[in-house]
Amino acid sequence: MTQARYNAREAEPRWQKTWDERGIFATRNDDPRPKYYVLEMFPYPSGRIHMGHVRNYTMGDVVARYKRARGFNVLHPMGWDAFGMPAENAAMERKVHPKAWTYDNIAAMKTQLKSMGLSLDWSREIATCDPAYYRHQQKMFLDFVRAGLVERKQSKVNWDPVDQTVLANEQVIDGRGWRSGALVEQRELTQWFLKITTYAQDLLDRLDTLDRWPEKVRLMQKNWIGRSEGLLLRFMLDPATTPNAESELEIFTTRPDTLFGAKFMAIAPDHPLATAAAKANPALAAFIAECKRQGTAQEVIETAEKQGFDTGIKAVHPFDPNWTLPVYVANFILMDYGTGAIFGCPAHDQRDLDFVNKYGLGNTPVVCPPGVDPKDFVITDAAYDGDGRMINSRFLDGMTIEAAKEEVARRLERETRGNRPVAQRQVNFRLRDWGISRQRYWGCPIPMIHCEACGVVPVPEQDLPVVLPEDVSFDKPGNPLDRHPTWKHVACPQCGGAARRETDTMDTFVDSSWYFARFTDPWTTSAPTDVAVANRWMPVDQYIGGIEHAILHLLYSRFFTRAMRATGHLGLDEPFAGLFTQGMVVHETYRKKDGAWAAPAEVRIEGPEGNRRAFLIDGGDEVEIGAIEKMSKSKRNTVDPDDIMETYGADTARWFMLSDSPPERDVNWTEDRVQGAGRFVQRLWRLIGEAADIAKAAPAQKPAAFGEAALALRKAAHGALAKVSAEIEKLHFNVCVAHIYEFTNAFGDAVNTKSDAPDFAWAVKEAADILVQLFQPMMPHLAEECWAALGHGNLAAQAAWPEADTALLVETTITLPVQVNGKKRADVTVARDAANADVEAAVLALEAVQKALDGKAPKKVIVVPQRIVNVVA
RNA sequence: GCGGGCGUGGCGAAAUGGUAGACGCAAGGGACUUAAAAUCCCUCGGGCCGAAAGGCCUGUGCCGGUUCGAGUCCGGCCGCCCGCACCA
Repeated sequence: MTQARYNAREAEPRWQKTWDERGIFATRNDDPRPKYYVLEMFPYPSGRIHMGHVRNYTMGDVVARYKRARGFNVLHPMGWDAFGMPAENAAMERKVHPKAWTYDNIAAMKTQLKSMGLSLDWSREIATCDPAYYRHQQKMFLDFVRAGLVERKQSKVNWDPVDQTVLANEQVIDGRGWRSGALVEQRELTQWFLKITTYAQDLLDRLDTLDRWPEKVRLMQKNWIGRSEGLLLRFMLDPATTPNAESELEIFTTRPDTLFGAKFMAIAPDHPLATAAAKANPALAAFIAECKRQGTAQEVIETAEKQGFDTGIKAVHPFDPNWTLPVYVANFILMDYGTGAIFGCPAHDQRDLDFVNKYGLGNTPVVCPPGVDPKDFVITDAAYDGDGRMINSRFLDGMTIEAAKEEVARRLERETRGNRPVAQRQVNFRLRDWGISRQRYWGCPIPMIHCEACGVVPVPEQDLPVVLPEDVSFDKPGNPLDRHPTWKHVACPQCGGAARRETDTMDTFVDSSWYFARFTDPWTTSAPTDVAVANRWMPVDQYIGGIEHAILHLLYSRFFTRAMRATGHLGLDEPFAGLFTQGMVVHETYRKKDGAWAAPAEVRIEGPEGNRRAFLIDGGDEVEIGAIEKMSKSKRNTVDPDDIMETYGADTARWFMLSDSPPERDVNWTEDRVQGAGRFVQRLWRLIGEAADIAKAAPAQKPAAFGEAALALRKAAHGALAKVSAEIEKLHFNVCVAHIYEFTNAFGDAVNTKSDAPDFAWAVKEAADILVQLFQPMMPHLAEECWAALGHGNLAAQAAWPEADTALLVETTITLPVQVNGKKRADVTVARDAANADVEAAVLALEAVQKALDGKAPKKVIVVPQRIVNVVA
C-alpha cells in the first residue's frame, strides 16, 4: 500500500544508501562501452555548499544520469580545490590550522553533496592540498622547467597589500585584487612564470575548433590573448642628442601606413633610454618617478591625463634623414607591451591626438575618408581611425591603408643598418606569461632550491613531494614558510652546501589546471596520469561551471593540457570538448529601516504580485523589498541549501533549479516556485500510485490493438519521450521540465478515467514507466520510489533509457492552420501525405476562407507540406 | 572608447522564417470541507461585438526593409546587462 504523501526526508537517504551500497556510480576504466566524461567545476571547500553549487551540480547530474541510461560508461567525479587564502584567514582569525579547517569543511560539504543525490563516483575523490595530489604537480613543474616552459625573472608584479601576495593579471579586476578587493600596487619581484605565451598562437587558433563552447567565452579568450600584427621598426637617433651610446630606438606599430603623419616619439617611463636620459636630467628623473608613483592601478589610468616630458633626444624619420621627431617620455606608454616605445601619429590615434593637443605639436592627416576632399579634411580633437586613401604621404599617396602598410613594410625590410633590416614584421600578443609565485603558506610548494654557489637548483625527483610543514604560526602577516625556523634550510642537491628552499607556493589556479586529468586515474602513484587511461577518457565531453572562469581557469587549463602533452603526461590538445556556463542564482534583497540587510528566512511576504510587502517575522517591522541580486553574504539574500533539503527534499530543490529559467540565464529563487516544485513532487507520487493500481489489470503481453484512449496516452508518452530526449541533449532543461509537466497533465487525465480495460491498463503502465524514467535524471530519489511502486526489481538509475516509438508519432491525418494574406482564418484537416493540389482544393472549399476572400480570386496558394497553408489574394 | 549579449502577459518563460504566449508561478472564480490545509475544475495580453457558441481588431522595445508569411533575417535608433580597456 502506498503512502498518501511522499516523504522525501525518509526516502532520500534510503535511496542514497542503496546506491552507495551497490556502488552503481563507481566507474571502471576497463568498461568497454563508449565513454562519456561529464564534469562540473570542483568547489573550493569554504565550509558549506551554496545554491550556485546546487544548480551547477544538478545540471551535471542530469547529464550524467541521462548518458548513463543511454548506455555510456560515464565518468562523473568530484573533488576539492582545497588550497587557498580563506584557510589562512581562518587560521589567523580563529586559530585553527588551515589543514584541519579545510578537511573539516570537506567532510561537511561532502555530506551536503551526498544529500543531493548526485550520481558521483566518490572513489575518485581528490583534494588538491593532499601531498598525494600535489606531488605530481611538483613533478610536472620540474618537467616543465626541463621543457623550457618555466622562467624565473624579475618583473613588475601586481601586489595585493591586504593578502600580501602577488596576483596574476587575470586576478586583477578593475585595479583591485579579485579576492581581497584591495587596490593593487606595483612591485618589482623575482617570480616564477609559466610560459603560457609559448602557446599564444595555438591557444588562439584552436578556439575556432571549440564548437561546443559558448561563443561569448571564445570571444573573451580571443580578446584576452589579443593578437596584433605589425612592424618592429628601428628609428635612428640623432647622435648629438643622445645620452651614452644609444643610437637607435625600436618601436612596434600596427599602423606603419601612418608614418608620414608622425609628430613625436614616446617611450615608457621605465624604458632603458628614459633611464639613461634621466641620469643627466633631474627634472626628467622627477617626472619618471611621478609616473611610477601613479602606478598602473586601473582607476588611476582611467582618469589620468596624457603627460609627457621632452627628453631632448631626436629620432630620425626612416624615410627622410632630414626629418627629426622629438622623443618624449610619456605616462601612457607601457613597458611590457611591444618594445615600450611608439611613434605618435596624432591624426589617427586618439591618445596621440590628446597628447599633441596638450603639447602643441600639431597633426597632419594621412588617411582621408572616402567622399571627403583632402583639402577640407582637418583633424581637431577627434582622431580618425576609419578606412580611406593615403594623403600627405609622398610615395604612399592614393593607396589604401592595407597597400600602404605593405609598401612601408616592403621598403623598410629591404633596408639594413648594421647588418640588420631596419624593420621586420612581428606579431604581438596582449597575453602575458603566467606568474605563479605566491607568498602564501596554504599552497603547493615550488620544488626549487636556492644555492649561493650553484644558483637555482631543482629538487631531485626522489625527494618529492616537498611537503608543507604543519608547525606554522599565523600571528604575523606575510608568509609563514619564510618564517619557519627549519623548513627552508636544506643542503644543496648539487654541491651539498647550505641552501634555501623556495618559500613561495604556487597560485592555486595551477591546482585546478589539471585535476580533470587526474580524475581519470587518481590511483596512479608513479606519475600524474596514466597517459593511456587519460587519453581514453579525455577530453571532458561536457564541462559545466560559472562564466566567471571564462578566462582564468579555462585558459590556464588549455595551457596545461598543451604543457602536459609536451612533457608526455597527456596526449591531446584541448581539455574540454563541450563547455556550458550556467547562470547565477539570484534572490530579492530586504532592507531594514536602519539600513541593515535582512535575510529571506527572517522575512514574511504579504500581498499579491505587484503589491507585495515584506515584514520581519520577529517584531513585524516592515522592510523594504530591494533589487534581485546574486546571492551573497554581504546582502544576506542567501538561502541555505540544507534548509531547503530539510523542508522539501533534494528532488524539489533539483527540480526547481531546472525549471523555468534557461540554464545559462540567472534563476530567481522564490519561495512560491519552490513550493510549486514541491507540489509537483507530491502530484507525481499520487499519480504513479493510482497508475500502479490501474496497471495491475495490464496483460503481460503487449495488446495487439489499442482503443482510442489507450492510443492517445501512448502518443502522449512517446511524444514526450522524443521531445525530452532531444532537449536534454541540448541542455535545455527548462524545456524538458515543461514537456514533463505537459505529459504529466495528459497522464493525469488518463489516470482519472479509472478505466481498467486491458489495453488501457497496459498503456497506463507503459506511460507510467516512461514518465518515471523521464524525470529520473532530475528527481532521482522520487524516481526510485515510483519505480519500485510500479513493481520493477531493478533501480531506476540503472534502467536503460526507453526508445520512442516514432511510428506512433506519425499521424495519418493532420490539421493545418490556414492563413489568408498572412492571417489565420481557419484550420484544414487533410491526409498527411496529401498532394499540394488536393490541400489547395480543400482549403479553397472552406467557408471561412471564401468569407475572408470576400469574393476576390486567390492570386496564389502557398502550401508548406505538414506546416501551413497561406492563401494570397 | 572597443567587443558581445539581451529586450515577448502581473512574473519566470516557450516558439527548425509558418497558428505568438506552450509549461510553470501569481491572481480571480467555483467544487469538496464544520473550518483550514491538501486536492480538483474554470478564467487569465489588450480592446471591441455577442445572451452564448463564437467572431473581429490589435499586440513580441521604437522606426524602416526583405518575404506569401518576421518574436525570429537585414539596416537604423532607444534601453538594460556583461567582458575588455592608455595593448601602440
